[in-house]
Amino acid sequence: MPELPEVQTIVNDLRKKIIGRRITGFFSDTPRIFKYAAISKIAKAIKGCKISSVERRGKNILIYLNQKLLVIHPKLTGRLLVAKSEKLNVKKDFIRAIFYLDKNLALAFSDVRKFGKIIFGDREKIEALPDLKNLGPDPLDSLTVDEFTSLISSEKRNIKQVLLDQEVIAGIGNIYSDEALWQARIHPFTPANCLSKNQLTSLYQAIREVLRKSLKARGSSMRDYRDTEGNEGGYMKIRLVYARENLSCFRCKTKIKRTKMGVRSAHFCPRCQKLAIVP
DNA sequence: AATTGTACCTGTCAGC
DNA sequence: TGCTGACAGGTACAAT
Repeated sequence: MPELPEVQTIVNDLRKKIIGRRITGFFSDTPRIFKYAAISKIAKAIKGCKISSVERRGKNILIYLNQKLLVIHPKLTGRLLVAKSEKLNVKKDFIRAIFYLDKNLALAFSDVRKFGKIIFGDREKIEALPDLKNLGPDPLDSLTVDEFTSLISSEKRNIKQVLLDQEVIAGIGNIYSDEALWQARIHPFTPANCLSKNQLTSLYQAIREVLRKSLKARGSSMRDYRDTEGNEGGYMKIRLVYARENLSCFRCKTKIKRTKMGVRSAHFCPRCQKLAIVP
């Protein structure tokens, strides 16, 4: 579920709650979510580590433990909860891993569908892994409109697929690609290399506006997303087009359409997001 | 090499 | 009420 705004919300909260805490113990009964290293190894190496900082790369949460690094990717249904240890209910809350902290706190990874991914190891080794190294630039960071244009305009795939490709730009997912394309009045199936300079500029601005707006609302809770307290985000209440099939477009009142794009669905207004005719 | 399809897993909800 | 099928924030990898 989480895309950039949801992951950034988690990261912001974690910074307030767990920086400076020491890891005192570790539990997991779901080996499949750990990539590159086994549970037993992690349990041994992570004990005693102190949390020095928390960062985001794309949709990954990076928890720095001095020379070690813990990376968590929530995929569709992953949640990070910070709570008193005794408040955790492993079965009921689908908790797959617990990092016990000092002061009787715990950082728990909950994940109904077990798609989530956790990586732990030496900082430099983890940072060099393709999981992080292959990610494109962050759309809210220092990405300029010119950089954005050169990344996008060389792609012949359709623009929605390109926006979803984390190696082009990291952090946009199915909700915010639809939201930004609606705002920029671009049809999701437009080949990226057919977009005009003006369209690319609008899209760049739309992406940044939509992501900032959602961040302000603490993200989207379409279904499973929760923040570290277990609270929902508010963006679904102010969304523009995502999950509005058959409702009327906020600009022109035309019925919003939903179309399959592979396994994902794309929502758009067939009137104000006309598919440009390819010459 | 690039693109498309499928697998991973579980809960919820609409329709019959 | 119960069953079946569609669908869900995302990759990761196999097949073409």
